[in-house]
Amino acid sequence: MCKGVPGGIDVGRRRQSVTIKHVEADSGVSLQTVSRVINDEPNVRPEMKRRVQASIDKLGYVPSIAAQRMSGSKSYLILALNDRERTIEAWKAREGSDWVDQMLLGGMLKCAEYGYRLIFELVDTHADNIERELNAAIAALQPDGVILTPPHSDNALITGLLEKRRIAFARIGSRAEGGAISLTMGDSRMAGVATRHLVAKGHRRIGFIAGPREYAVSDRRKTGWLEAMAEAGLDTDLCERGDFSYASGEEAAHRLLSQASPPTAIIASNDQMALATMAVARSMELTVPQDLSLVSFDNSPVVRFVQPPLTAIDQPVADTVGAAVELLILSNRGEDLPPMPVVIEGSLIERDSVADLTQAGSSGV
Amino acid sequence: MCKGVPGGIDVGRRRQSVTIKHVEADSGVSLQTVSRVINDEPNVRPEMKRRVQASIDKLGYVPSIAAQRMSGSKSYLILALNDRERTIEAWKAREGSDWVDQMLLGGMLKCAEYGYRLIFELVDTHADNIERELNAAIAALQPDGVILTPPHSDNALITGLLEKRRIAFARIGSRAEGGAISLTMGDSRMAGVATRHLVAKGHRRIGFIAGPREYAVSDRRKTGWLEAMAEAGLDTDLCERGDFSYASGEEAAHRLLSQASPPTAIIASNDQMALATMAVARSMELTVPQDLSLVSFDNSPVVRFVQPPLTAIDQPVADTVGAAVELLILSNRGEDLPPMPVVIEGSLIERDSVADLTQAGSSGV
DNA sequence: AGCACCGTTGTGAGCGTTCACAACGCAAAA
DNA sequence: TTTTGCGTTGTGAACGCTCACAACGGTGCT
Repeated sequence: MCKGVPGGIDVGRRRQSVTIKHVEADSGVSLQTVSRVINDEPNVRPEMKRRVQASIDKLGYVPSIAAQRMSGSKSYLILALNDRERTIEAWKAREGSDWVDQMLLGGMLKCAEYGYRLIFELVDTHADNIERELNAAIAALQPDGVILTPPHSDNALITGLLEKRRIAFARIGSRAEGGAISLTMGDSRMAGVATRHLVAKGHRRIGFIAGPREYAVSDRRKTGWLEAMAEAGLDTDLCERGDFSYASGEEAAHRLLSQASPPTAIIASNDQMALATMAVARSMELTVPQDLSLVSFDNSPVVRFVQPPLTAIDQPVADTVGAAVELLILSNRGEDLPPMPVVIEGSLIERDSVADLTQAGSSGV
Repeated sequence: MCKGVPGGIDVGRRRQSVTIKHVEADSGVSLQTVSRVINDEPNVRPEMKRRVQASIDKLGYVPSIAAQRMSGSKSYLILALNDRERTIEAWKAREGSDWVDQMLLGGMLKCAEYGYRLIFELVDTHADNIERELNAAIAALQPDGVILTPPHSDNALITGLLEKRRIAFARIGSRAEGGAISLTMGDSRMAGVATRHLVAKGHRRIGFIAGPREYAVSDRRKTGWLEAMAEAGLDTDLCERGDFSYASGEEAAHRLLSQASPPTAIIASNDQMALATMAVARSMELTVPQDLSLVSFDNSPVVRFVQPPLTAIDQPVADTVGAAVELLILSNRGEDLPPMPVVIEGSLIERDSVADLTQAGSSGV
């Protein structure tokens, strides 16, 4: 009758307290049927289902992921792969960007909706380590899907490995447009939105601080600016390139602002470079926004608390990662996916760093 | 000879690509010996060890956590348990606190050193959900250790459940001082350091904005201020309580600053309330630090970027979580632990929000 | 020489779950 | 009535690994 169901308290070896066998014994149906109920499979009589479910609830049974994974089912794990060097650097610098938070929470919450779990994982930048570390993570965890963030999104070694293992992956902010799951945040369009916003406020000399070439988003943002400027018939000579760091932002801002005919507004490709630009402006006795308007990309928490609060393009990191999770789960189920890339668009958050030149004369405070 | 080692490519069911059996076949030793090498167990001849290791490296073998966990070994997983409501709220507010980052990275990096993995997990605040969710997480993941953050650190339901299951846990910022693994950040002492810093700069009327009673740290910080003030023979009438939110900081600051004999300096129990205090001061035409000095707790990224940058007590969240991880692993190995609570002390980061009253007269810019 | 002992290696079982497949029962079709 | 078929349930094996225990060989003791 009682088919080897553990009797007393678990001693020594720490084992699962209540297993599928307990449920089997309690509900009086076979192991397999219990499994069917757990996995919500078809062809189970409603009454059986009810009975099993009652036992599960009563005993507080939760299936062991380890055992599930062992017998070839899903692992219900999704890996968020990040570049170790870059992540640790950003973390140590504590410059107020919160994309780790956004990724983690945005991904976790969406995972939770589907009964999945997100695991945040760091992988090295160097080619030989990538293969070893990625293999280790995959073998150890056996995830059902992997989310790739820049610069890993465009790493052929990684995507190759994943393809060989037939693990679904989603790339965020990747260069490649077609093929597998791919998401972007509409960078080019949003750069256009920022530019047109400034044009509408009467700005004509609009400078741009681009990001480093390694990131696909850098060029996309620049393109958006270029196109919007051309559309408005304006000069695109005021462009400098930084590397997303504060220091590089200072240099770029300095070059831009010491021109003979300096910009009245600058769009920076991220918050740090915008903050740096603001500091340079201050050191040159220029007031933001009266003497220089500023729009930045990312909209990390810091930009709300500086004086003046910066107008910024919000990057919907959480939504994007959430969407990636959803696509991965869909793809695992074999359902069809929307055309790629999926774009989750940001929005322009207006604050106080842009002056309205069309209302000239009312300059003072 | 080739004992059932999978021959071709894995078809259909996605199985582990290279298993312990491949290593067994390749190295010519028994399965069990390979296992011994993997787990670094004693009583293996160096030559065997070398041979097995060579095969492992050659084949790129990595043990499957799932299988390891199945057969009763460690899971090499540590759970970081956070309050769902509070975490999501902080995340959505985007007020620039980076403790999620700090916890995650600090914990992950320390875990990586020991071959462990950190999993960030959210658990509800409500009693009935706690039990269900915690049980689910434990049954699914079977972690080797759990890190409890406030307010979960003092939740008897959680600690009880964990004890019953014999899972090691570490509490951070808990009220309870003895017993199991417990860590604090020396809040009381650091509040004293902040207070004495202000006293040394010539301040006599020093206000304090406390945190909510639900958090053990609130009272500890207040105690530190109280003691340091008493030590300096100063009045402790300037104390208000907030709840760590910006809004509550505004109210508290308002009450403090509209006194007949207002403070020349205020210590806020977190950054948000300090930021709020700064805004209130500005609205009352008080300049920081000339008219009001400010010291805050936490030292989150934002406080570096406001004008003036705030002097703050840095909370070593990453180090503390790292230490918790280490203690958990030690405890799992059955090694002895240091006396509890372990305290990881913060430090006073001096920036520009404190005026030196001893150099009176040189007030202007 | 005989014995106990320890370091080293191998063997069989079992962990909790799902897979493939077999077996059952009942309704519709021949 | 017999056949075909499908919905439903159960059975045995397998997943990758570690546990307890057995077996082997050598050393040191009596």
